[in-house]
Amino acid sequence: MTDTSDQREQRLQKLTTLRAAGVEPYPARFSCTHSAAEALAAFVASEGQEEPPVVRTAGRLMAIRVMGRASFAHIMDGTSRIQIYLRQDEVGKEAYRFFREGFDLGDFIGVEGSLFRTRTGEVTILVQSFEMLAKTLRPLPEKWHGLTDVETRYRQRYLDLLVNEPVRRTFITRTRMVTAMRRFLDERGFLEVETPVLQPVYGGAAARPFVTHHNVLDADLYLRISDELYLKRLIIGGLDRVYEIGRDFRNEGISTKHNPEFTQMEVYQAYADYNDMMCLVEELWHAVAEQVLGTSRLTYQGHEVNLMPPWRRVTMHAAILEATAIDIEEYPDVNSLHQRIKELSLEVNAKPAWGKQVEELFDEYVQPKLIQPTFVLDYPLDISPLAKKKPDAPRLVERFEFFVGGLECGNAFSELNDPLDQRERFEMQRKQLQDGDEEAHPMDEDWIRALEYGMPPTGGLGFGIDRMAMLFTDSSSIREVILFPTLRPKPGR
RNA sequence: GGGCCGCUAGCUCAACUGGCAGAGCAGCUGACUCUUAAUCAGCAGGUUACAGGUUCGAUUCCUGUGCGGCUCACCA
Repeated sequence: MTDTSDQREQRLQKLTTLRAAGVEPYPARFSCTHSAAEALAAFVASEGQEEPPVVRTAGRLMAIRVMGRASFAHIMDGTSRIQIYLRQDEVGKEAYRFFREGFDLGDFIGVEGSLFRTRTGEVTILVQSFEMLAKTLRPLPEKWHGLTDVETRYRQRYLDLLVNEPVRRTFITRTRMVTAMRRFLDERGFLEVETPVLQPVYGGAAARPFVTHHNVLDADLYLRISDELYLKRLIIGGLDRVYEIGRDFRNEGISTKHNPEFTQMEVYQAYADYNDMMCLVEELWHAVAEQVLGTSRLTYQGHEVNLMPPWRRVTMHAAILEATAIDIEEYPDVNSLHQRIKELSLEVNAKPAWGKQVEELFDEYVQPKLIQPTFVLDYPLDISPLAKKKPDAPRLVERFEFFVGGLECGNAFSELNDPLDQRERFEMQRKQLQDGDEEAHPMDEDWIRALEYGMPPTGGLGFGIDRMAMLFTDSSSIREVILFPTLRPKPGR
């Protein structure tokens, strides 16, 4: 009848034929009594009884096997896959023809029928009646190999989710992680809040921002690079325990570990310091792992990682000493440190400031080795403009980052609450900005004013949900845990 | 931004040293009332990412462009 080779054309033609015959291919509703999973469970529960359960359920046709006047097919909904069995002598000649000629793989079907077990043991619906719920115009990816083309998987994630089961599991795991985190924090009296994404001054991290413009206000606004300064305003306002899970935006390079928009969890707790934040991190990660994975051990890229507290704690000073034999305290300025690096012919990029150079040494020689969960403590002051000084070490601040599976996962400090010190730090950053550091923290007078009203001693913490999801799902690329990762827009359709 | 690799039918992949662009699944026609990667017989399906160049002849070699992957740089 139809001799066109294009599958979309063929399906469009079927659609027209159906409409001409009075069949609406996109009806408004179909009421189900059971999901696929519920139907399967209902049958198991009823086994041994006389009457098999009758169910109305619906799903997408994922496989069809026609054998003359009887057909098997599998339908899939969000809960499971279930087999259906259509017989001409059960549904009638006309209806059976409609099934064979009107339906294609991928179409949605609603069925009603009784459950039984086939000879091979599969619980199946013997269909008494059925109807089309939605016609598909494009063929689905292939049933054995699924969809492997990475670009198509990201650009058309719906196809990836549809045919690649592990992908579905990954994103379900991610959502469960976030749910478990909320529960953990809520139970401890933390209040979930929402702060602005559009900010007149960006801050709270070192990164270049996205800029946008509000037409009516005729004002440039920045997409936030972190939530920090607004959450700390809430601490000033007397909300002693707050957290936010939200999207941050950084106008930087894209890699397997960086997406321009990513999700961060930030937590602030009054009357706490960075030691308390370490306990919070290890307890939270452990609880989430137990809840979501059912264990505190996970495998990441071939490494076994144990999240059971307590985690290892090491100062940045000790970690670098161990890895490079450099005692950074003996080289307290950038020139002598450069000199020492040269003497040892270490392969690290030269950085303009002491703190950045220390960090570079750390990134190069220490971080990749941090497979088991590790807190690295006491960072250089000049790269930490929002953290409180260490009382006994004026070049350092009470700050830690933590690492799992070699990934940098999060950052925390005893928050700087001295408004005069904060102003000095911003002035330092201003100099770095003038020296061409595009990621230096901008001066924020409104933040200093808030601090002058008084902020209690506070511990603050931020960590990347995406990186955590990578670890929990053993994904090597951040794009595997972001439903729609940022890609270059493709010209045309 | 640099380097390396990839782009062939709707999907997954072949095509030797430059010599007729092919298979499986999906599709179409037919057979088949317990199949499950159903089976059997037949048919159709291509701007080889795009634009140039070399050549009698280019999927193949060269140049450029686009998109993607990995990686380096960058990124607390």
